[in-house]
Amino acid sequence: MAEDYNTSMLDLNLQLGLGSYVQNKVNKPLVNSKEELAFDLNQDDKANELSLKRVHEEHPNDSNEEITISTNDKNGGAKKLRLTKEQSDMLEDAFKLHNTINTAQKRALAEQLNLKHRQVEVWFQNRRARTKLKQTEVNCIFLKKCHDKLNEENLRLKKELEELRALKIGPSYTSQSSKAANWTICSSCKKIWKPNEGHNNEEDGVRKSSQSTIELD
DNA sequence: TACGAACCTGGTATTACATCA
DNA sequence: GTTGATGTAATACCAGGTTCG
Repeated sequence: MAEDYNTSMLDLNLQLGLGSYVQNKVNKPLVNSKEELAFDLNQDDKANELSLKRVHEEHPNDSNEEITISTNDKNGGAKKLRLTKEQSDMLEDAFKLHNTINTAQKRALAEQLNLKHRQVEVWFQNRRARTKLKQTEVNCIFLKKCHDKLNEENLRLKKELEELRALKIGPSYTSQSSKAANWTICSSCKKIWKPNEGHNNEEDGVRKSSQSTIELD
């Protein structure tokens, strides 16, 4: 795979000290996030030392609650640290301006916050995911309210329909088709009305009957 | 247990390069 | 030899899901 190829080339660079090779023919950096990960994993012990040192040097007064640094996990994976409040705040500010970040902004922000650009990138990805999740929850609540309201309305209309049917049952009642034919939808006001009871538009001075009209809108 | 940082996977877009008609 | 179309590899980025401290 390309990943293996790139990783092996990086190893080659490290062995030969050919830092300049870490560029491909089109002057694009060859080191991508996965290569960076491979690099970190290879230097795991040293990375732990450096991270601990970095945090303590940068935030000597920070409390332990604010910064947590894990030790090596069993797979030798990267540590997970809590970002400081300052770092989080600045990332939040940047996110408020734009919820995506380009390479230059990412690197600038990373440098400013003393983080790796990959950390900034991941933070923005996670932040977008959290925003979307929140929005989904909000939408869910809204849709549930709509559902409840429509359910309520549906029950009301069903009840009203039953009442209308009860009124309709009598000597003149013959069949379903004749029943349907007795009701008309007014094209102007979109109400269902009984022709034999008469119907007036609101503009006409409207005689409304909640029993004999059904609003469609 | 919830939260969040880091990671993994699969997808898409872009770019450079190679090949072929 | 030049040119345009096409395929391929590499890279970057993202969303969605998962792991783990």
